[in-house]
Amino acid sequence: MFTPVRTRSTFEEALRQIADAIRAGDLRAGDRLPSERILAAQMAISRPTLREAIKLLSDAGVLEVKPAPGGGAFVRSELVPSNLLEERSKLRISEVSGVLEARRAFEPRVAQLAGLYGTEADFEAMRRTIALQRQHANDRERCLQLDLRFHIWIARATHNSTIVAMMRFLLHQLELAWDMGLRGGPEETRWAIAIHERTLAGIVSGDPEAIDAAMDEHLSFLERIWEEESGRARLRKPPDFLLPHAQRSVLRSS
Amino acid sequence: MFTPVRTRSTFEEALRQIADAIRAGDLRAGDRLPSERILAAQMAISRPTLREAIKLLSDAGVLEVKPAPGGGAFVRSELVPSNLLEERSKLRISEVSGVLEARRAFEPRVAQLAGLYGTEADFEAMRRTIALQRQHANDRERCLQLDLRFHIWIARATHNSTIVAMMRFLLHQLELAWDMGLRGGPEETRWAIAIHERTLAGIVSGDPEAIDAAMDEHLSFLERIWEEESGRARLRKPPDFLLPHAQRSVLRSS
DNA sequence: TAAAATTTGTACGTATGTATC
DNA sequence: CGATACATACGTACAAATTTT
Repeated sequence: MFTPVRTRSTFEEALRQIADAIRAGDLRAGDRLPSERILAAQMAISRPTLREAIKLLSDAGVLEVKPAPGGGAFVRSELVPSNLLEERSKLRISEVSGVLEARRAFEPRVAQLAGLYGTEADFEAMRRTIALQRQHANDRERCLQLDLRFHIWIARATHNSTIVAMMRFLLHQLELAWDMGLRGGPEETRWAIAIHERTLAGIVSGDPEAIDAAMDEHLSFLERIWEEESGRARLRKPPDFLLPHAQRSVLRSS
Repeated sequence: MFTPVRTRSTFEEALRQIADAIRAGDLRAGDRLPSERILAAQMAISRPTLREAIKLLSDAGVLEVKPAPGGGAFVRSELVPSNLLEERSKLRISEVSGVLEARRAFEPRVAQLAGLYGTEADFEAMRRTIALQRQHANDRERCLQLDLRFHIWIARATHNSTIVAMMRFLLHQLELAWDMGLRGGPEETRWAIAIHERTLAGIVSGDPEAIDAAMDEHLSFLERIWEEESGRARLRKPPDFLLPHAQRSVLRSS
């Protein structure tokens, strides 16, 4: 009933915010962070505390700091070593399939809302993400990060902050699931890129059924990988009401 | 891009865990908490720190501590004063409608999964919650708490921890929305109870379409209240793909 | 060339909260 | 329950570095 409390210190929280901004693509390589005093004010923390976060990111090669007018902290690498974020929480094997089920329940609607309310700027960000993914198709870690970024952008395209927050949580769980072995090889990576393109095309078209179909392909893909790679942890079969209409009832073959 | 970091101290986190257990109904009035040493061990904190949390809850009349063999901390009141949880985060008016939209996107599927995987124990907990709600129909604060508890149980009935966590977040946002004026009078309270009964009946029956219809009634109800009470903050009209099939396309009348 | 402006770097005292005994 | 020890965060002041003027 009660679980270990884990409090994060202030500088860890500041570090997480900066790292998240980089991983989500809000800060790109070469970008300059606000000056320490301004950033500390925005985060409502003291400058020494902020400096502790910056120092760790700097030591890890994520940031580079130059003391000079026009200087400051610059993004050097968009890859944030995972040991900096020390995820205390682990997922149990049996919970991985639950993450996929939760995506089934949530993400198709989110994508449909993205098709309804997304702007050209949102779509352009998704296109850029896919392009980067194709560019780094052989760097698996990078591709996983870009996959998260793509899905965050789907949520952002809804222009609904609650949905964005829920999606961030869901993708965070998914990241933990990846650490448990849910990951494909380069073959799967190329396939994932193609699926992203179809998903985006559906969202841009705004056709809810096309979006549903693309998301179904996306999620079926992940479910298949998880079943193959883990074997033992069997998945609850997605029920009819979580599938696109075209695939429901007797038509289901898989 | 960056937001104020807010760290919670250890005893605040412990207090939140205890308060959440009470509000969710896992600890009922009269129940006895584990002994301080055991509870501190479960939470992986020191005993004095745990005592600080207990003292605040005791001073607020939520717990009663009896120093005796066989004594301990007992739940005295299931109503936790909100000033103990000091919610720093506020919702902007424009974000309230987003919370309802997120519920539209998520909760109907969750309820359908609850119908598929829920056990008799889950249904019984929901029945008890509704009974309590009818019993305290005139105590609005109490009713709101029981409303949250009912929806948490829907999520729990899915037996999917990721979904439970997402629903907790969503309901937390909803709680903030209530503080912004989304609340009805006693008339609405009775109506809400009736809707809960229909929702539960749908879940117990396991019929996805019945569940969808009940949830739609539930959410339409909230949307109407919000439109009436706030007036200015207009709601994005729920798109067709977030409605039950029976109500889609030309058939929509509201 | 030199001074000024801007930004990081360093140090210390204090307050608060947590863990240990 | 109290007292002590320790870690973390804060505020402030000043030093150092480098570009701009």
